[in-house]
Amino acid sequence: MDAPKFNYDKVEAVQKQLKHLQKENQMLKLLLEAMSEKYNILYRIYLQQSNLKLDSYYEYSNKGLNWPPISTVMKTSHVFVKTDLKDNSLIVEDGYQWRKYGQKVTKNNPSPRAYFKCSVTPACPVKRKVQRCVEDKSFLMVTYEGQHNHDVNPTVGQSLSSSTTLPILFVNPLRPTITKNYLGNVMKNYGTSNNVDDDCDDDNNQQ
DNA sequence: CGAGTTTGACCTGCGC
DNA sequence: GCGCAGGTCAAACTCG
Repeated sequence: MDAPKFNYDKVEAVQKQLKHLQKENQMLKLLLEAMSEKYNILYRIYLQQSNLKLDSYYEYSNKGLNWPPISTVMKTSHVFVKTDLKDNSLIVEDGYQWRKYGQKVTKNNPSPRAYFKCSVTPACPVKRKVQRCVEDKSFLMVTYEGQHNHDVNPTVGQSLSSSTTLPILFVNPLRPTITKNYLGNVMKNYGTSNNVDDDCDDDNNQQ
């Protein structure tokens, strides 16, 4: 019976094509999302810088620090930091001094989540959570909560300029989940090599 | 000895 | 009300 087989092959071909288009659509969606988020970040920084006193801005510039400080951009923000996969520590240098007050293994991620409080001043309400990204363990997902009521710790801030943990990626706080493709595309845009692309290739090979 | 880390216990919010 | 998961506390420990 050739006719049923022909139909089956045709359906299979269409299904493959559909799957391929879906993948392509997903990739474009992620690219658009990454570009949109980068635009939002730059626009936010531009607005902040426009409203700031120049002397304060120059103070940070002279120290070789990014302006505004990472943790003050959003009240609750998610940041992905590229780290060495062999480095099991959950330490992220961001210009502030942090005191670890807890660690917990969460349900959906085998890597432990570390809890930190800002210790530059006792009254600073800022907390952060650091956990390895479940989809790409070479990234640390850092969640900042609150706003600092003090400047960056000068001694730590200076060492930050030579830190190797950058680049840092801001992520929409309303949608903190991240995919391999997203990371791969963003890192390409940042001109940084990483093993995410290999994972993306694996995904593509399944087509 | 002080500051920071570790880790088990405890608290709290939420879904069933 | 109960159980689970996330978040916090605090005593013990480590390190400079």
